[in-house]
Amino acid sequence: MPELPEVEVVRRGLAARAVGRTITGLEVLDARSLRRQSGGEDRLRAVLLGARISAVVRRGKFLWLRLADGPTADGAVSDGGGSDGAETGEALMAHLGMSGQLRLTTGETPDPAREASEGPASDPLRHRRVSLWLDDGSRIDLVDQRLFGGLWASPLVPAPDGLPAGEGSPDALLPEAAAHVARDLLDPAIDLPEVARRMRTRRAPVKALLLDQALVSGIGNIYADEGLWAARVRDDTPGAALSQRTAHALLRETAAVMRRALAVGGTSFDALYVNVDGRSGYFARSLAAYGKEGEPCPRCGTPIRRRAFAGRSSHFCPRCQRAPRPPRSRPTEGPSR
DNA sequence: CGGGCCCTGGAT
DNA sequence: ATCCAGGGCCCG
Repeated sequence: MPELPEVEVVRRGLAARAVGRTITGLEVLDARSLRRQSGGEDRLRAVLLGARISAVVRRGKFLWLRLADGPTADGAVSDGGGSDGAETGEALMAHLGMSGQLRLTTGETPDPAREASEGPASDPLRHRRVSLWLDDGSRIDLVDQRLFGGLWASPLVPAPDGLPAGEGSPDALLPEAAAHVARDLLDPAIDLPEVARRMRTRRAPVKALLLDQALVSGIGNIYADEGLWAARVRDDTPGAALSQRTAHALLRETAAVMRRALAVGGTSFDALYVNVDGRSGYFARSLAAYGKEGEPCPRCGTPIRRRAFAGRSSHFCPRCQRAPRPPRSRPTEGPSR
């Protein structure tokens, strides 16, 4: 669920309060959340225990904790030649899937009084799957109703282009597990004209291209619909039918929507997306198309339409989002006119 | 590149 | 009982 703005809200929360802390414990309540961890819980424990969180980094919807050797009781240095605090070379990957949350808690467990009065369904941690215990007694909890998210360790590798790998660290290092993920729309190192050109080499519908994390990352169903609405592009327009100017504008508009969403804490439809303190974002009230079937388009008043698209739903204004025009000729030459 | 699948739970 | 949900990956 959470798309780039929501994951960035979580990243900022963790960066502010977990960096510098040492991981002292790992609690696995549901092993399915470690599905992507080879070697399972034991391997993850070996990577995490005693490690200090040195940075929280994000690329698209993928989040990772950089890990350094923590303080050792006997003062020994575990890494050959490195000083105390050297990077371990492994990152802790986190993906929230559709329903994942990372919460920072002070160690309190469910409130019995609330449970008695409102029932267990009111417990925000009832889908807690994994907890990392930190040296100040607090916890990072992975809460994930649908179990599409998860945690796993992945070795850091150099970013091929030598540029900062993601938001939250200046280093050109990213986890192997995120190496296939393209830069996202809020990444200062992204080359938008180049992404636009690549979109125009593809025949797939433009919405599928926006959702292709290997082309441009961080966009999910909500921001794809909102970006297409803002740029007045119909979801089924083939990439190759876009002018360079329109493709570029679409990317810029989608980035602008995400920036506005980030500024108000992201989009929450329900309790399934919240920040590390359990608070909702406010962007849902600013959506123009997503989830607005039958409601008037904020631009022209025409009812927003919804239809199935690649197994999901797509929302658009049938009037001001132009239907794709049949390709006039080879879309090979540069920008029209 | 579309389709099925991984899951749970709320709404209808 | 059935449908639906904001993601990603593997399959053919």
